[in-house]
Amino acid sequence: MTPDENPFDKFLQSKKSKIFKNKDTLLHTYTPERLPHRDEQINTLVDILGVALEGHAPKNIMVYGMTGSGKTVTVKYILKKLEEKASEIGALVRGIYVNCEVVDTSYRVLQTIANNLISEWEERIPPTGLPTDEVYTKLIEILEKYGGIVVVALDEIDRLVKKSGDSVIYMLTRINESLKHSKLSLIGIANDINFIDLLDVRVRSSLVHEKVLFPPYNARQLEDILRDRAKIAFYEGVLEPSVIPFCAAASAREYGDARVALDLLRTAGEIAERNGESKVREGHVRLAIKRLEMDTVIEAIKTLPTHGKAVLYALYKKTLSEMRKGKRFSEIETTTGELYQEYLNVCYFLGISPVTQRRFTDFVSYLDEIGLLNARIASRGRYGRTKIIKLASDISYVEEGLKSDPEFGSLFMRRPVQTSLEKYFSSI
DNA sequence: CCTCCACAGGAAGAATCGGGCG
DNA sequence: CGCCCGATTCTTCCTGTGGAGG
Ligand SMILES: Nc1ncnc2c1ncn2[C@@H]1O[C@H](COP(=O)(O)OP(=O)(O)O)[C@@H](O)[C@H]1O
Repeated sequence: MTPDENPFDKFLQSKKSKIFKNKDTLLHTYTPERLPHRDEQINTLVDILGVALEGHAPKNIMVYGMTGSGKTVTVKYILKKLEEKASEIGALVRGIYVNCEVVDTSYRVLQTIANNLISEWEERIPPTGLPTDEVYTKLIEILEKYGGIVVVALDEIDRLVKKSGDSVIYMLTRINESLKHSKLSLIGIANDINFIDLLDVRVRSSLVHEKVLFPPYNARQLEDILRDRAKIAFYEGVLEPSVIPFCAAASAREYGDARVALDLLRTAGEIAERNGESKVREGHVRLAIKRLEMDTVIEAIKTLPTHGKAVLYALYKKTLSEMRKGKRFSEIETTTGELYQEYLNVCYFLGISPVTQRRFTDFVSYLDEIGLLNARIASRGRYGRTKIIKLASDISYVEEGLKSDPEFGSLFMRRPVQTSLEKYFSSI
């Protein structure tokens, strides 16, 4: 080996992908330079926010759209471009993005906004310890010292309101009345259009001066988004021509969610890579769809309360025993009464006390809502009215999800076989 | 036609949880 | 840290209901 040849080069070379040029550009954290099919929303936002460059406070905006409709990227993009243009022309404008899923209390929202405007570490507001209205007073001071226009985007604002009420929003919509030298404007981002109904009327009228809607993407639009991204994420020619249209169609069929489309493309690439193939094909996308389906089922099961899991386990057990009898999965159904009996058994085995049948039906409805099972009401005349219940997803996904649960995993373990040595010890 | 099965799902209140405050 | 109160969860009791069988 020559002295300038580092043996680790070989290691890195062998790790280097033949498929991905830059995989990170497929993650949700990446903000692309172009946002296809969001020109209309961008223009509207520019029209509303433009006055900030002239030193006026823009109107408050509500942004609506389903998940993956590009709300977050678009708003982040707009804030970045606004700040860029402001510093170019010497205007004092700041854009602050707050993700309310992480920053989910009144205190932390005010704190986050304030700390974004503070450069000195010592002056920063501590993550806890002060009364909320003191943080509010401090924020006013800090804003006055800044003396410009501050645009605050509150992402997942519906979550914040559900968890902590609308008091922060009320405070923030009225903060301009206490400000002389600077102004604050809000951009609220929500998934749920009905979210405004939760708000106090006073908050509603001041928050929703302008509305911007983000409709879900259709298959063609998703294709354009994916094509743009594939150019920087993959090496040229590794994607077979049908891959992108297939990913786009699959995600458009559900909710037109761009995040799902990108996840699908990335996962398909990963699968191809893991199989040591040099091209991504439609078959890889098919596997990726299954993979993501399984992930969502397992994730959904993880967040279920104990009795929710118990109900699901009861349904799993019933389904499995019917399958052992040779019935086809798609034909296996049960009823509320039957499933409740099985649920009682499951609770007995787990040593937990069961809930009443009334409550049980609520769990069934909830599992139906989140798509883990299908339930429909059927009248069977003489034999009463009941819900017909069946598993919604592949039984092996449900099994995986329950197996990985600390409470339910043990139910899958085979009773350990006593070894002859153990027999020997237990006999003496 | 009526009946009555086997529940659905609303209402109200009890029990329990959790998070905010001193 | 404990305590308290409001929110959530769960129970109890209830009325309503589509249709096979009489
Ligand atoms: N028009 C678009 N162009 C490029 N990428 C997009 C576009 N719309 C959405 N995306 C991508 O889709 C993903 C989800 O978008 P996001 O803005 O987080 O959706 P939302 O906030 O509406 O749930 C992000 O990774 C984003 O980069």
